[in-house]
Amino acid sequence: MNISQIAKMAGVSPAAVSRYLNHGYLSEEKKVSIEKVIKETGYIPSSQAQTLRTKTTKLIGVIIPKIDSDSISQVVAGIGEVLTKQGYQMLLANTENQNDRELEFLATFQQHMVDGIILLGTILTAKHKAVLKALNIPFIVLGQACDYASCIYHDDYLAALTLTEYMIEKGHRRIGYLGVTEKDYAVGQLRKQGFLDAMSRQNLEIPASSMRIGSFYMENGYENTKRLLADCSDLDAIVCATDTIALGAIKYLNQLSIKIPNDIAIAGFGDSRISSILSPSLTTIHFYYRECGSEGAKVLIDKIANPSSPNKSLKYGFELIKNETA
Amino acid sequence: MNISQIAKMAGVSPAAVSRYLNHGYLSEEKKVSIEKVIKETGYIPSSQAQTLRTKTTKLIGVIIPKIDSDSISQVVAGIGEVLTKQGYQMLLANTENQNDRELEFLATFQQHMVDGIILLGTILTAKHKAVLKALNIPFIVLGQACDYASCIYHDDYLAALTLTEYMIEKGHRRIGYLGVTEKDYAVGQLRKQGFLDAMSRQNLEIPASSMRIGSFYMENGYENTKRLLADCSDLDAIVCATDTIALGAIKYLNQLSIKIPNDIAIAGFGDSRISSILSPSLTTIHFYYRECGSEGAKVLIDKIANPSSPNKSLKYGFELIKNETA
DNA sequence: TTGTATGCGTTATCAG
DNA sequence: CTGATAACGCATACAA
Repeated sequence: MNISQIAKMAGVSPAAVSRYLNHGYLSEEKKVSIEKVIKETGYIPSSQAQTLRTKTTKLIGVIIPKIDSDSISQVVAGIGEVLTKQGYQMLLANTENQNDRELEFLATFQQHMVDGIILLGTILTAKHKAVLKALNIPFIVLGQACDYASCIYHDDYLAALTLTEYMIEKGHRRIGYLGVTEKDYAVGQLRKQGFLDAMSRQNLEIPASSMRIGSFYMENGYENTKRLLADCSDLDAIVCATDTIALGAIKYLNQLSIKIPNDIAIAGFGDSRISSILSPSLTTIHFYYRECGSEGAKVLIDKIANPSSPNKSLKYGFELIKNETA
Repeated sequence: MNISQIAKMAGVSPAAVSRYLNHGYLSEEKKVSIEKVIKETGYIPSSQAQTLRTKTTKLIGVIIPKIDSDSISQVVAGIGEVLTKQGYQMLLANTENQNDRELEFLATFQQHMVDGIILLGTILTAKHKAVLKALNIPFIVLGQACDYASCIYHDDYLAALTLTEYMIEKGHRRIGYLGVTEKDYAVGQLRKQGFLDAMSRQNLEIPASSMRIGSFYMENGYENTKRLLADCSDLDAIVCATDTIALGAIKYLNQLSIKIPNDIAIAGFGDSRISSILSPSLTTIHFYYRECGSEGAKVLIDKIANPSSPNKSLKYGFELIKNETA
């Protein structure tokens, strides 16, 4: 079913139907007859053909490193909410933490002529920058500061600083750290730096063996806690770069019947839904993930409507959730 | 950049470039020169124009009720994995539990000419059936049995029966139930029926006030546990239709310092990642969510390749996870 | 093996 | 206000 057939059935020209669908520059009489035919046939215009003419797809490409993650799925939910409301559809690409796949997905996004792109929790390399700029499609970065695009992110540094200071305030002195790769600037570097700075402000020592770097998975929290304690058996607290890692740590400590927080205190980042249900409940940092997603979608849509508008850089605050593990 | 420009730059006809991109019915010499130009320009063919000719988009529409859910995001991960591998892209539509939105999304899927559709965790109404059949696009249902399409689902009934029998075996007798709407056949009806049948086999009473129906959210588990205990203060166990609901129940019991499982035992469904970390760890049912997603994607792709192939109905088993809350 | 011409379904231009 | 027509970028039938 195409526009000409509808036109024929309604006794008008294809152009008239197109006008009905778009501007509506049409006599009432024809409007009625076209409307009737469209209702009867259930006709839906082909977006491909529309794109061919208008160069707009109402498609937004979203790249994420992992979908089954508490924080990321919240961001995606926020994005989706706004996109749907604004008549856009989301093309979701999950790299499963394989950073190099992003460039492939960027190519398919270009092929599908997405109107805009959202990069989420990405490690931004020089290659990314080159490819993205060449793409000539509006894009926005979420969860990471970026100087060549609009971005929305969290105050990872201050959050880590605040959380660590809180731990110290609680009386902990020999605090270990479980982080992630420094290639991830926000989660890998800034959180670690916040931790380090809080410690050194209080002149607390940080032996190299009390810090470990690993993946975003729970297994990492488990395994690296094991190693951490093998090397530094006298730790009285561990700060984990994400809640998921903290869960792994807790799992290991539980298995060894090490009491939390009395023997060892634990803290994470992200305020995942379970943090408050755990017992003891997890001390953590609340970030505004859903808001980050919805605001990001809005900023991108603005950018699409007005491509020459200046880049924005929005930093969300956080909230220290003082629960029971620390 | 389009195919004609590439052709001109390579000193060949547009058709030659098209052939290079597709069949490759081409002399080596031209192949080389075209390849060179494409590499230099970074040319990527427009999928819209291709679709206009070929009627295929390599797009799969996926409808889900909620993305920030442990089980659903796992299914989506499974779907995405296979889709990517097979050169498809995922168009994700999140209804946020507003069932009526599905029909809207179905329309936009049609507009975008998706090659196939995956319906996940959906309440299938007569209207759905009518719309889906009229769509004339291959589709598959996940998480729910369906007699007019291929579907992949879990043995919800036997899982509930087994879980409840296990609870009884553990010595519990006055068991309450927190369920979800019966419109959801798999989660609402089958799990409840499994519970009821296990109880009646042992001639255990189920006063109406010991059962509650609510939403899929944790708040439901919290609030309905409160009401349940107000009405039936002598319960010694509660079976919850999902882990998320169980978490809400646990949260409430913890606040009242009611000991789990000694005072009241708890069980859920889904084996979400945290179930093993909770202490006491959550007794639950493991379903094969990720497999359901990846297998579903495969079945759909087969159906697209061979539309006249018969419908399949695949039921996955489950595993009883005997943890500490029951 | 190659190129020309046509049509996919739509929208925009332009003449009426 | 309306309709004919060209153009969007590509793949394919057909002719060469």
